[in-house]
Amino acid sequence: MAGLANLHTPDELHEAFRQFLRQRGIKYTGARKKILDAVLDLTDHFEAEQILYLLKDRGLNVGKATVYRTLPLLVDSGILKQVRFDVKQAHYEHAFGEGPHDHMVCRRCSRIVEFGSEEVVALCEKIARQHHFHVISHRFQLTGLCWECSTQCPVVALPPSGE
Amino acid sequence: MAGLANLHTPDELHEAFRQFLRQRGIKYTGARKKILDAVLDLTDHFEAEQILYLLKDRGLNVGKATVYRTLPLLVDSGILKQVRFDVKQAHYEHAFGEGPHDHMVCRRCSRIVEFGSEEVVALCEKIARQHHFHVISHRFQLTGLCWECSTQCPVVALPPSGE
DNA sequence: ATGCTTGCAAAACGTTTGCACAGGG
DNA sequence: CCCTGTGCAAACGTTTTGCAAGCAT
Repeated sequence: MAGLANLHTPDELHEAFRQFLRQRGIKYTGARKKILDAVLDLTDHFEAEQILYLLKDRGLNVGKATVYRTLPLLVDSGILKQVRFDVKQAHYEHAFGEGPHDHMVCRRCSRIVEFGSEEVVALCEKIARQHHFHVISHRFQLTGLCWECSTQCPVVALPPSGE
Repeated sequence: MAGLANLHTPDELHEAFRQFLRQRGIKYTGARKKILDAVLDLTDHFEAEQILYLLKDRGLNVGKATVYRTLPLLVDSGILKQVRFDVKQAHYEHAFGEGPHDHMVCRRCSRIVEFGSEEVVALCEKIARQHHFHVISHRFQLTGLCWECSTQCPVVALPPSGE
């Protein structure tokens, strides 16, 4: 489920995925291999369609539905993490290697800055304790202006929504 | 834009909305009045369709498009706040009265527990300072098991994403 | 050989847009 | 009265599902 922090190579991750599927009685098929390969070659935050494009570029014929059906498996296996920004489509990022982190999204240039979450995790635990809640995961996102954009013009001209 | 913390009654909020619209050169129409009335009668976290249902129940004929076109106005006016959980559709909550807060979502029973965000805001500022980021808003959400559900069975049986 | 898995197409879903008509300032 | 706002329906983009055929175990 988790604990892929020490696995880095494609081979190790394919093997981990295969074992995850097997212990669930799910097959490690060609399409799923191709999708995992594509996913490992993508960086940062990508969406389902980018996987499709990459597969098409490689001349691999994998259906859109198969990609959408495989993504939850990759998330459950601990290889991917679903990240939701304030848009309708889901984004994903690698969940192996690198510790957990959170995101700041620049409202003007859409740049995404990542930052470590030790303090965030500590706060999660403190709050959870106060409310008798058992935390499984957290999501912490800052929206604002990145350094460059706020230097250019610190006035927040864009309204929160619309227009 | 903001500063509706002291307004509570429907009349005050209608007046605030009317002024907000006027200073933008937008009309305070019958449909928008009905939508605001419906929105004020809803509690907690609701989605666009719930507003439509409520209006239909009241025998008011307001189009879906009008509701979707009015929601951003209500958000910009500071009456509503858009809240995004890990689902595709947007949710909204009252933004007047009550200070800012964040949410814990129970993975098993979907209950939403709110908690104050003073510490979260402080952490936002600290992190923003470290990364030279100008924060406009934050979003902090905990996913896990609420007190009742974790009492029943603390084992996290449900996978992060379905089946 | 069996039945999970696939690709395709079509449906579903929340949201947006185009349009002719209605209604507010 | 003019121009914005409205309701309807159709379009939209993402995700899901039904199905016959394919393929891993």
